Amino acid sequence: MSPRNDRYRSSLNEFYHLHEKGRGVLTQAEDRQAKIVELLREQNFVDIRTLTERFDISVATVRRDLDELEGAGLLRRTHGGAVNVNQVAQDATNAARLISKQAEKAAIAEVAAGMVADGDTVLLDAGTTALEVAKKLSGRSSLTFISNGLDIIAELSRFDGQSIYSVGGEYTETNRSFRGPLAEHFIRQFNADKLILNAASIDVDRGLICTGSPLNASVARAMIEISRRVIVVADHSKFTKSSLSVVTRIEDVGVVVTDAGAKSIIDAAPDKLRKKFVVAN
Amino acid sequence: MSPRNDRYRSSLNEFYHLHEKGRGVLTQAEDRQAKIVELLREQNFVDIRTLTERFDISVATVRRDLDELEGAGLLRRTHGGAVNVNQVAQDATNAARLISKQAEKAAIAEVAAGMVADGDTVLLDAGTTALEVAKKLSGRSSLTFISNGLDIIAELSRFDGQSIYSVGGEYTETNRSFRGPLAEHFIRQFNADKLILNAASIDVDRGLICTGSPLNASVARAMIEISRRVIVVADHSKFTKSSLSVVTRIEDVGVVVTDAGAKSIIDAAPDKLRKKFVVAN
DNA sequence: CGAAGATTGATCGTTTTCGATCATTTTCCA
DNA sequence: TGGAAAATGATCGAAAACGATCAATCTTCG
Repeated sequence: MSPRNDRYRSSLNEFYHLHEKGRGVLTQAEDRQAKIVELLREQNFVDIRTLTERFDISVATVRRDLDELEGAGLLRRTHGGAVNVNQVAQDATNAARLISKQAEKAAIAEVAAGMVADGDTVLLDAGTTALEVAKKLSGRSSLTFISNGLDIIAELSRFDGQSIYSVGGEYTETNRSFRGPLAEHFIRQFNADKLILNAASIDVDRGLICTGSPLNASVARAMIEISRRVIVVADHSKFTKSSLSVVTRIEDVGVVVTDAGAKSIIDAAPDKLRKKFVVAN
Repeated sequence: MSPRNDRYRSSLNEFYHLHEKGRGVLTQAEDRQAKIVELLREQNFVDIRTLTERFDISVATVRRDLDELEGAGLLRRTHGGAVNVNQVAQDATNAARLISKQAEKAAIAEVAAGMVADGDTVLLDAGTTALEVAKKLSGRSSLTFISNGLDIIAELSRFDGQSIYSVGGEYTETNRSFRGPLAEHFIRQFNADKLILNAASIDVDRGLICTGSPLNASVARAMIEISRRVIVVADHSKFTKSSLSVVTRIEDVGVVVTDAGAKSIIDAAPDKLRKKFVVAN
């Protein structure tokens, strides 16, 4: 019997080869889960039997996959299957990205969310880690939110009684955000207590926080300008990557929250930088 | 986590009480089934327990309802509930009437989408009918989109290679859009070829297009100002409602696309207005 | 008013799914 | 290469959902 259904090599793996060089290809599980989400987006519903046949795996594994995906907010379990969540269209690429390092991101988000005080105006940069922070915060009342991330706005929109401001601008597919000069101008009209800033990479040697493109960097700098305290969130994989554009110096931000995987790198940093880091877990 | 679930209910009841009374009330069962379908259109999945609680009926009745609706091709049963089916055409018995509003919106959207030319910049007002238009257009290339509707942006974001601009501003739950002075200022920086404008109600006697709140009206007027041609979309139910705020006069828009259900009302209108209407189907 | 028909609710035995546990296989590093 | 960790599969009792049947209630109309 043919164990796996590889009729089409999903563009997913290509994506990861290009952009996640550090950690290599998707695992079988991630690949499968991404396909499940993809399938759900097309058909709205899949039952467990279908999935076992399609991927030639046991019901136990299917259940585990679905539970995990539900935990990541990518679908909703039902008796005998799962349904698509229709808040916002998520594509499978993002699905896989969300799943990877889910636990670390949740831990980081918990710590970052703890730094937000009641009554704060919170500016959330687009990104999967910031999205986790949004999930932690979206229950709390008396907060005001601003974000340029489509998925973050969608997440926040699920709850009543909060002030939510979406940053306008040109939509970009890569991180599902709004950016460009219009976005920057828009941001500058606000005044935020806390900024949750996503880093694409962190270069401890040079003391820099970086992001994927100059346009993102420019938006990020506008965000920093209008915020009283800057909280950078980055899982450990960000410390061994590099990315194109410099956003700011590490010593100029309030704090960088990361996970235990970055411990060794942080310990090797000079005192001045080291005190900026907070390790979750 | 407690996502809101009660937001559709009120508008549904209003709709049915207001507009179905005259020509013979729906039976309790029909009423219930129609609501189930509407519910599914919005949230993709409902479980049986939820339905028993919402309508205060037994599981047996819920099952019978779902079986019947499945027979009519309006949904698909699952263990413990039902999921939405992305339908094509239905056989026109009891089913046609239930999905009529959906079908009419799709027909209206088809006509409105046909008025958009290649290369156009299209401004899409938030709303379910405009969302249908977005679905028709989102495949086409060489279009530029601007919208203040969260769901519309999400829909458009599913496709590559299009320019999409999201209007920034304060998020409002009622129609899941961004509005307020920031939104208006944002909109005025653009220049659009076509505007797809959602009407909450149309008062033919007074010749007015109306919407639910002054804030929405204000945003709508900004949209009108920057657009070369205004295409209003409204199903026939909008002609027998009334809503709070005036947006503009019918004679000042380019065209109003509606469905055959509004035929009699339109025919009774003075010539000057009548030529503004286009009936889909 | 009252009987026929339709709608709804309750019951019960059967089938399906769930979740937890444990054995087995695979993967990943040191 | 060997061993730990992770992923997967199998099993089984419990819980949930199903369908069918029958009784109770509501509608309709002669």
